[in-house]
Amino acid sequence: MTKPQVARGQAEQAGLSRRERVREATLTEIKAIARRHLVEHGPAGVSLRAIAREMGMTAPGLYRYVSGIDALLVAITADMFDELGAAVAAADASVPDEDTDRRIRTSLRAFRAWAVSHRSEFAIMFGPRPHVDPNADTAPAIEAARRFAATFYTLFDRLLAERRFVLPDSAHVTPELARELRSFAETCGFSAPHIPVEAVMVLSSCWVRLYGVVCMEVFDQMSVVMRDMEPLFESELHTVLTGLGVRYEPPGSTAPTTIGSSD
Amino acid sequence: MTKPQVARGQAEQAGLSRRERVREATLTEIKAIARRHLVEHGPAGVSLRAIAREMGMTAPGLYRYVSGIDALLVAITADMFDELGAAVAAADASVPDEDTDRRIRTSLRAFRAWAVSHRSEFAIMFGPRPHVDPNADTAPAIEAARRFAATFYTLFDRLLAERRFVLPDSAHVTPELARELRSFAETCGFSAPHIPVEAVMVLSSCWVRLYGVVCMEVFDQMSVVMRDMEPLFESELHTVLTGLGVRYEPPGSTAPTTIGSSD
DNA sequence: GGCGTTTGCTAACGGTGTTCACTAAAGCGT
DNA sequence: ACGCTTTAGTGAACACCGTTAGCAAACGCC
Repeated sequence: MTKPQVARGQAEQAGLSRRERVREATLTEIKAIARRHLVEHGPAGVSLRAIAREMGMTAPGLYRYVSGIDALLVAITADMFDELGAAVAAADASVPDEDTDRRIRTSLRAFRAWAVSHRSEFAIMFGPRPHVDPNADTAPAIEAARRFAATFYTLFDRLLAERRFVLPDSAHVTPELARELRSFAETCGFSAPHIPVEAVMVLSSCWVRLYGVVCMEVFDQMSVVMRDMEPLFESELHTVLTGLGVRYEPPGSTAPTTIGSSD
Repeated sequence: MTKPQVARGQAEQAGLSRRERVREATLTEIKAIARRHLVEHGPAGVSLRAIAREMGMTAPGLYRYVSGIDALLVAITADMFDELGAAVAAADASVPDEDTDRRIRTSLRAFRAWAVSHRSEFAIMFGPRPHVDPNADTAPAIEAARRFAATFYTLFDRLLAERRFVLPDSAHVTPELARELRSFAETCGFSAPHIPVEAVMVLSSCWVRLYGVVCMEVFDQMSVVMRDMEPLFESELHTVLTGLGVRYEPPGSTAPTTIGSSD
């Protein structure tokens, strides 16, 4: 049992022994190369042997760092969720705090922009999970996904607090749906203590629409029939935002929300 | 060059020589086994060697029937689109011709039902296309997909002809969107000669929503947070149909549309 | 019956994930 | 500074995979 957390040579960041630092570094390199192979050759193009080859070592050596190819995929998936979250957060932070509407527009557009410019990554993160054996540890990716989702919960919470839109008639929420929505709200730990199920329904519905367009675009579902999917995304964004009481402005617009133009 | 299309022993279906018949049969068997492996072991579990093993032959022998694993996947994808189309059509045909509303509800629910009970298939059909090399011949699958889509075009066309809903304000259709929508209408060959772009927009929007919910469910996107996705699907279906001027009824309902109950 | 076409096989090449036994080196305590 | 322990990495091996080339047998038509 080694415990070198006090005596160290020079100033090292975050109480890590030299060994731990170089270990961390190679793990980072592994993930970086895996990531590059993912975007260059698709999900099937990520192989331990190819990564090892590129690093100047042999495949079994990688097992000191990763428990297998599946775990590696899970690890980089978690990283990608964090990266997507950071991209959205950066977009959000790039506009003045008080301009809520523009912040929301910018954040949602950042989501799509990241998705279309990181198609392979998006496919792994939001696409089908190929038959995953039950004992696989997907916790890191799920946790990262939860963190990412929280970004949008926060934005939505603000709209809710500002009473931007009227909640739908509760008669439209069947008991079964209410049960699922409550489960949703509880499991993902909404910040608001007692959020009405109608609000969760609105959030779900909006998310379904945006998720739908982006998936259609990234998965190349309409490529035979449509060349550019941005207009359709903008159209969906328009109706979603309008329904949420958020002002819509076309992408290039720099006009602040308070100064109205034509709708 | 053999041309036995006149003289044949007994009554054979559809002018096929014996050789062609047995050939067709083995191809069918190959696809059937591939399909089973797909549902049982996921997309990655489909391998020529395994299929050959199960058929009592060797992998290279399969190359007499299929030009490679990719082509095999494309072939069964085409079959699956036809099968999905047949399932939807069967559901549509199971309700009286004149009850348009119920036919539409039933068809859309059949789509979801098929998707959730054929997750692996759905993932290949509607999920991300992994880096496909340009010279791959995906035409059969695309053609089958087009046939499937036509099913819904027909249903939508009827609603349009019956003027069930008012078209959205054309001011909401940007020129860019209009261009893409026109391309959509032309490429997929709508039956109506000159369909307004606003109608295509409504169709796209509806499809995006339903595609979105079903993808979220089949891709297991919310499984951490929601156990049953049917209520959310029904909720989306409700708002989509209502916006389309189609009466919504909950799944079990056998009441004909003309007799109204509470909304 | 002869003969060309079709079918399927074996062998082989190059690629993959993964396990195991093993060496060499690095780190640490004394 | 030495010795022991922990760790990083290797090589060989196993069991798979897709794909190609060459060859032998079966089939079906004339």
